[in-house]
Amino acid sequence: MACREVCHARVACVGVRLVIARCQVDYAGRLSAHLPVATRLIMVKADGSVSIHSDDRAYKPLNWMTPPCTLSETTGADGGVVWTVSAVKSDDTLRITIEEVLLDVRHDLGPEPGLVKDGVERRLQQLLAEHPSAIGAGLSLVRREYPTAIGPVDLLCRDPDGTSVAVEIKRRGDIDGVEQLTRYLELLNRDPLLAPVRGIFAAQEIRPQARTLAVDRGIACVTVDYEALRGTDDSSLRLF
Amino acid sequence: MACREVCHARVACVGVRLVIARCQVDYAGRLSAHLPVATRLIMVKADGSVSIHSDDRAYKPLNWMTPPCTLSETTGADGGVVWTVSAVKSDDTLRITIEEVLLDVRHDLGPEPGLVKDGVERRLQQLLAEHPSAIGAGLSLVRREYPTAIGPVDLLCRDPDGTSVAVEIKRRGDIDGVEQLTRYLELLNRDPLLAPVRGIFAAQEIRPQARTLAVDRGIACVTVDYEALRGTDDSSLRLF
DNA sequence: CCATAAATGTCGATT
DNA sequence: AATCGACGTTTATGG
Repeated sequence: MACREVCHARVACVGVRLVIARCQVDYAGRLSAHLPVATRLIMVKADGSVSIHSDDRAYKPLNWMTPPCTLSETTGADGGVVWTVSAVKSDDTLRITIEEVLLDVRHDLGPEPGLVKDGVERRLQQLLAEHPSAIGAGLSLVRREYPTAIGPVDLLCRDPDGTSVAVEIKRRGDIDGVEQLTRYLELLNRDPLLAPVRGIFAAQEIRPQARTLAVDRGIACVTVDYEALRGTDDSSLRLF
Repeated sequence: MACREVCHARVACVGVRLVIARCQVDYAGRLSAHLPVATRLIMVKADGSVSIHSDDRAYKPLNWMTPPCTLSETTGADGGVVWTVSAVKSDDTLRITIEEVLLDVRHDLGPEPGLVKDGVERRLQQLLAEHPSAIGAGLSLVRREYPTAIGPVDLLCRDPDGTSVAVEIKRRGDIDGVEQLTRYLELLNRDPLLAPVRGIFAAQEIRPQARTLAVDRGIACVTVDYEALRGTDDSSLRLF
């Protein structure tokens, strides 16, 4: 009589586990996806996430499961191993059928001190809020993140005439940003206490089509030199 | 006299190379980012891409470089090793200063047969094209993917009065989708044979801000139950 | 925890 | 090369 014993094991992982194996993968959830048998890298992280990599898609895996999720390993009598990764909050499942394991290593990475970033949009907005004249001569800040029904405007300013100016700030100025500012302007101009409100689209780099659209809508474009602005900020700290 | 010989090596990689090392990482490009010394996983793929992983953050690396890029290894006289990854099309650079290597393995994964996907939005459009009454009572389909100068409208329908209805279908209804439908409506309403055309924004889930904008523009919102619709579809296949 | 906007978004198709 | 839209987007942030 053939033995049909099946072993279930809930797998907990410390650090990173790296498995290179010939495997087949099936995902069912927000979409259905299937990977035929081939040799791939399977990465299991301490947060429980699982990702299956080929050797060519930059950092993006072929399939994955984001945390929180659980990984259980099922071994059939024929020695076939199936990993089933299940999302905790939905019924998404990732099934990895392993034919042959070529590498299986674990390593504890210890604590991650964390990533430090500089040059993101938030910082640009902060710098421009402190130096609104870098956007336009004589501009003064009324309020940062000025609220509207469809979200906050990055900066609301006033020019020397007392006219209201709405400023949308992007790292990269794309058409989307112009559309966004257009929506804000339409709403703000309904407010008789503010109207008329003109718009300025400020970005480190403005795409040609975005500039064309902005100009067509009477929105001014300003390209901002982040490094110079940061320099201006630094110089304001100098003693002279 | 101290030896200051420096060795440069252009590193080519077949398959995947996995290195676990105590390292420091600095990225300079579209932004600046810095990672203090800690133990991390460095993955180098055959396409030249490099990614640095901690043991959380799902599949997204802390730092990375997308192909095309080149990796060169510099060894100083003190034994310190620095990997410099440079983008080919820009001056983005990733510098990995390696203090200690805990693992260094390579493995050729061979060819990837490729991923097969079956998406939800496509299927949702197909189901709604077959059952337009799920969008609105008495609605009938004129054409799926109705062409305009700026791309096809998901569905063009007619209501019982004979009025044209443009339908934009999304899995998640966001402001972008409302903008998209607005552009289509503006174009369609220029066609005297179709005008007036009203719009319906149909999605599995519609974000509050998107709903606000849609209503403000006279666009109706319909949330669609994908599972129920799939059930409806199944029942249409039954023999009775 | 939900909602929203940014992201070194990535990725693919199309112009 | 630039643009546009989708993504199983993921991630961070504010209410």
